[in-house]
Parts: sequence; C-alpha cells; structure tokens
Amino acid sequence: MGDLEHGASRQRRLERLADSADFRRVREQGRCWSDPRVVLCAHPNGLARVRVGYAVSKRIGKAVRRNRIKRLMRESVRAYSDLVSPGWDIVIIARQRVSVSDYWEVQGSIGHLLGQAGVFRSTDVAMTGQTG
RNA sequence: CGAGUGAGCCAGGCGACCGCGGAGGGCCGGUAACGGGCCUUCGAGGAAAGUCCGAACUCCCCAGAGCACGAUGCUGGAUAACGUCCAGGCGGGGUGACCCGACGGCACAGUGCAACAGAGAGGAGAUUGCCGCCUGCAGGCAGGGCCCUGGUUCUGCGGCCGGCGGUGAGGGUGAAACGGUGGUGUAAGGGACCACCGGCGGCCCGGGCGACCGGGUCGGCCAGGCAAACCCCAUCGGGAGCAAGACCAAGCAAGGGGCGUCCCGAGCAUGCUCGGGACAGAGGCUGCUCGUCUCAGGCCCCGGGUAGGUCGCACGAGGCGCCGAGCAAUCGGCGUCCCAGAUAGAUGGUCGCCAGCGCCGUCGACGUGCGGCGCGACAGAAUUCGGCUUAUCGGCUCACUCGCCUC
RNA sequence: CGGGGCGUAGCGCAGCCCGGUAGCGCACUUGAAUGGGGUUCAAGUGGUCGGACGUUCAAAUCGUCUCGCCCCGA
Repeated sequence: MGDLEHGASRQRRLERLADSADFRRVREQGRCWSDPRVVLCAHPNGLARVRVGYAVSKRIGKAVRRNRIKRLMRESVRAYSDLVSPGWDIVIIARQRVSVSDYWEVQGSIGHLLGQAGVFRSTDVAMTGQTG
C-alpha cells in the first residue's frame, strides 16, 4: 500500500528472504519450476511486497564462484523487478549448469521461469521485460 | 646472445549507463515509530584461502607446587610473542652466483631394533683358505693285485682328506663386518710394533659474547648404526574461545533429580524440622596428588523457551614519506593520512575504447604495418594483528653467476 | 571457531600401534562335473597402499606438508 501513497515515499519493490522458516515454507508449500540452470519456487506471502531468496549449494563451487552466481541471479531478478506483482515469496536455487553460463543465459532462464510461475502483473508486460 | 641465482613490485587501465553496502549532511511523508529519496565520501587480497603456530582481547575466577601430557631443540640477536625473522657456526649439494638441513643427548642412566643373505649383526664369529704339529689301527690321496666295475687287499705319502692348535690379513655375504697406506716382526698372521694420514678422547695455548675454529701435546685405536624407536636433558605451556562476552526486548519461567554422618538443645505429627558444635565428606579448579574455593544458601543437572536488536566492531604492536642507529632482522625520531565493516552475508551487471599475450590472414613497400579471432590466473573480508604453508596467467625493476661470440 | 574419523584390487574391508612376506570375502578369467544353465570344486589374473618431500639399509606402516570425503560441538 505504501507505494500508492506518494511519489516520494515509494517502498522498496524487492526485499530479501532471510528467514530459514520462510525458505522452508516456500520450498514445501509453494510451486516450483525448473530448467537446466536454475530452480524457481514461488509462494504467496500475504504482504504488499516481493521477497526473493537465493540458494547456491557448496557443491556448485568455491566462495568466489558462489558469490558470482548469486550476483548474476540478483541482477537478473532486478531486471524484472518492475514487472512482478506484489505478494510473492520467491526462492531461486542454482544448479550445476549456471557455473558455465553467462549473465544473459541466467537472465533468460529466470525470466522464462518467472513467466511460467505467473507472478508477472500481466503477460504482455512480461514479454517486453524479457527482451530488455 | 643463451642458461641461471637472489631480492622486490604489479595483479590491466579509462569512460558511459543501470545497481549494492557503510558513514556524514540536508529534504519529503508521518504526532511518532518509521519509510522514501538527494548530495558528499569510503568500499577485498597477496594470498582475504588452509586454519599449522604465536599474541591482543573477553570470560571462567586464581593459575600456587609436583607428576602426567603436549610442543620446541646448534649459537647469538630481533620481537608483545612464536615452531617466525636476521646474522653466524657446523654438515651436505652445485663449475658458480647461491641453495638445503627436526642440527640437544660421551651432561647422566638404561631399554629395544636390524628381514633375507652370511661363519659371524654388538663388546660377534671360524666355513673355506693360510700356517705349525700329529698317529698311520679306522677314514684321505697315489700306485699295484684280486673278484669283477663296485668292492676288497697290499705298499707308499704328509702335497690332497682327517685330528689338535694358531690366525682373522685374503676370497665370499650384506645397507652396515671393530681404521687406511707402507714397513718391522712372524711358522703364518694380527695396532702385536713403527712411520704418515684419517677419526676419537683428555690437557694446554691462541681467536670468538657464543656455537665453534686454529695450533701443540698425551693417550688409545676397545670406542658401529637407528633416538622423525622407547627414553633422558633443557626451555615453554591454566582452560576456553567474538556463536568469547555485555546490555535490551520477547518468550518459557510448569515440573523432576542431586547436595554426609554423629552429638547436644528445642518443637511437634516419634522421625522429621529448626538452631549450635564436631568430624569427615561432597562438588568446582578439563587426568592424578597436595593445595585452594564453596557447602543449607542457593548452586548444579535434566526438562522447557528463545535464537531478534544494540554494543564488542575497527585508531591499530596501523599505513606512507624523510632522517638517524644497526651487517641485518628491527628499533627510534619527525611529518602526514584515516584506509571495508556485511549478517541468507555489500564491493556488481552491460557496453565501448586503449594497452598486454597468443594464433590466423594480408602486402608493389616483411615495417612487426593492417585486419580478424581468442586469452587474461589463483581466488572473496566476517573480532583484530605477527608469521608459516599452500594456490597462482602474465609482466616489470635491481643486483649477481656461468658459457659462447665480437671489439 | 573448535574437535574427530576415513582414503589399500572393480566393490566392502584387514594389515599400520611394535618398519622387511600387501591378505580376506564378493566379483572376473580358465579348467572339471551337466545336453545347456545355476550350484559346487580346483587353479589363476588384478593393487602408483590419495599425492609430495623427508628419516632409515629398507616406508602401506614413522615424521612434515598437501588433496578429497564424512561426522560432531558451540
């Protein structure tokens, strides 16, 4: 509701998902979609904002590589942040293949899965967001 | 020019757009809590890594002693400390610049191990050989005869076999066999003796703070290897770790178990409570002994409940520059700078240009010119420092060594 | 941050303390018995002992460093 009040008091569109219980709820009660690079899970949170969490297993690589993958995923989600409708908790899990993917492949995967999950405000806006 | 040694440094640069975390300052909305946005500024490494050592800091609340246990191990120095660093000694490697070394132990007392081979593996051993002596009955060698191709008998011998003794030099085994060379001596030999050399020990002299080195003299050659085998000696070590620890908020705060005996006095429900005293005991101090602290008041254990916020938390054995002391590690003085603080964890994404390296193509001009493609390592702070170790594409600087060529 | 364990034949494990011969079971190969298969019996192949360096005459074993995997505690 805060983003409708005044232009100067826009709320942050994206928040981080930080609680272990939240992660577990999204994984167990939400729906999941996947492609060879990432797994995406989504679950309604009843709030007026979107929370996104990222999971990169130690099996993917060492600390530098895991940080790099998280940054690519965060940057990809940021590209779609204006298009996601509020009220969702999203968890994105890295698979083995992302370690050999570049940014555009990761963004494509995440955009495609967000579209499959149906968390965009409307479908045509999602398509325009995917190109840019 | 080629090959190499040592020391040190860098870790691509610039720009545009969109983002992230900290600090400071305004602004906007809101009573406030708070939220949003703007400006300025700062924002990973030489190893941030492995967590192998050492400390700071914090708590336990005493750490005092001994044993045990662990670590270290040439000498001197540096340092807050170290298993680190510097200098030196000794030993080893390299033509050399240089590099490597867990390098205490006859300061003292012990124990243990060495497969196989070999005679013998620790104060050992005697097969063969060498040397001396000995009988010729049995056995050895040589020759002859007989039965007949294997025995028997006769003769001879100390060269071969045998017996006794000496010896450990030679051959041989082994990773290792109780000095080496030459000589004297001897029946043959042996440090049995002599000369020189090597090594060991004692004493003396000289140099050095010292490890140790140089020289002399005497003894003796009887003194082996492994202590990353037990062990001994010297030195050091209280334990835990920022999830330490402090505060705030929230929540559970129900219940169970453990905490000696005796004597005296009082109370009553006649075996419990209270008070006093004595004795021991129990528990903590990471194992044990002494020692110390606590013991009727709360403590400990189980169970139960939270895992939110603030501090710790970034001015420090701090970085840089200059000067001085020292061979150096390092230390002192002056000036200057403020230089990451996340917490599902910031420091990123895309694009362009210029340099670097490699490959390919091209040329009236082989110029490293032009064009294209590719590569750009190892790796991400988590309380903070000092080291060590390990990973690492490529490049730069200085000093030095060896070889070849030219002048 | 602290602590512990493992790595040996294709697989699961002994051997390590106290150094000298790497062994067991399954599997694999060959042969015998059967018309064929299973089963059984006999024989056999197969191991850089995770890696590097060191101590030693000699290392799976002892020491140091390192790699990988697994498990605890706060």
